[in-house]
Amino acid sequence: MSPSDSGPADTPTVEPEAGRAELRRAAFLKAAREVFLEHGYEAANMAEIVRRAGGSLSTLYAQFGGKKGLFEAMIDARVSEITTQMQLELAAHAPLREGLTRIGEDFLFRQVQPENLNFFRLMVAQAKKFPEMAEAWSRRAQEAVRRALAGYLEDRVAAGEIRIANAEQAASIYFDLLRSRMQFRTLLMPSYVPTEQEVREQVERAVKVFIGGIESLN
Amino acid sequence: MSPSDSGPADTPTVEPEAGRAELRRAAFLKAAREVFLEHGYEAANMAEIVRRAGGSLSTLYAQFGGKKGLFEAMIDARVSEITTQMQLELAAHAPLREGLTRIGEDFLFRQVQPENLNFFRLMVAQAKKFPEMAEAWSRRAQEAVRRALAGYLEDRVAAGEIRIANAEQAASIYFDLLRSRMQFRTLLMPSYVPTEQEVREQVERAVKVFIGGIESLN
DNA sequence: ACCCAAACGTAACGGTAATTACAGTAGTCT
DNA sequence: AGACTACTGTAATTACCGTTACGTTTGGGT
Repeated sequence: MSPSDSGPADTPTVEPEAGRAELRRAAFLKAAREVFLEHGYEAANMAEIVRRAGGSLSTLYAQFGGKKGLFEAMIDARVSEITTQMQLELAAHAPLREGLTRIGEDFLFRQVQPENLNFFRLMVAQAKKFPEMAEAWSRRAQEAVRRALAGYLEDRVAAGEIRIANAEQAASIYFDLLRSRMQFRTLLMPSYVPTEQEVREQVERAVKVFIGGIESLN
Repeated sequence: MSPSDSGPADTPTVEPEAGRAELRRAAFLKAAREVFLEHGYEAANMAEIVRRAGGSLSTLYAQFGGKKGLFEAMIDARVSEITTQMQLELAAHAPLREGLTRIGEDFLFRQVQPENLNFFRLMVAQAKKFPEMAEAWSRRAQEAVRRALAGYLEDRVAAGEIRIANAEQAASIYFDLLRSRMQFRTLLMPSYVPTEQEVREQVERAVKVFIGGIESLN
């Protein structure tokens, strides 16, 4: 690991050839994400991506094959990091109302980040052209948070705090309550950014309705 | 009004010159809607629109000024017909559970029509480029149904069937419960079309949670 | 029947942007 | 060092598409 001796012969990483190409690739992907998120797929400009990434057009084409390949690689990278990204700060064994509030705020604040909204817009817009991609993305994103919340709810059920027959379904409903209103508005009004207070109020409403109504499903 | 005497001098309509131009215009708008919904704004092709509408490119440019103008006119037309489109078959004085179910199914079946989903996709994708448009559309669509449901809820409150402090807010929450899950999936999985049974089940869940939980807000 | 404006068809213009070709450079491995 | 590979820079190629120009046609009002 010494700076002068970075021989790749005995690197423990799986990749046989790490280093330069990887750096190029990472820079390309980063620039591609920026440009695609800003302008959308069709309006994104390959030259602009190279301008920002700093490599050369030829290398970009050599590595990704073309615009479509670059786009797919960029999405793949994003999908891979989603599981990490979407880790909910779990509320462990906190009481129900407090736990739901914490999880809800954590989730909703993330959700309304401009970067996330732009990503959502891009996926929705390209869902027809890249069906596998949109599906993979939504599935991963959904499942991660749903499982996490379901786990917490099961803990609360075990603690006798609430009666829920189907924790996954209940989790899904809670996220619906959290997300729907703001997602609708933010997707259609890109300039609108909810204030912290709005987010908290939204979470508060969702918690109340959820706790009050979820047992009706049994 | 006799067929042989259709003099425009004494026509009661506001338009001084009705007829040919209007027909052209209507045909253009219809074709434009198809093509824009199929391919999105950027990928839509003016020549393709003319091919489907049957007029000539020159006329199209004379009437709408260009791609942008055509797009805006198409959206405007759609926004105008939304109020009609979104009229909920109101449940009048039906009991709460039955009324919510009827309104919910009516709304949700409409919502998952491919045409509506494609429209939503288009609006989301272009929300940055045409902000006023996306906003006008979502506002109109939202308000129409929200007011209608709020009216019904107020009727039920008056009938003593439920206690709701803020009918508009409650209506909004009900639509969130209805829509969120399916909207998420259908927007990102264009090929997925929910079955009639899935829609009914979704409505049933929403009704249960809503009735059970909405009074918690007071 | 005549006239005018609107509609038509077609082709040309202009610009943009994806993709490829090619000649030169730099890094790495033996 | 030498060779092989990957990277760079730039320019050409190619295709597409929005937009405009222009000469012709047509339909309706007098």
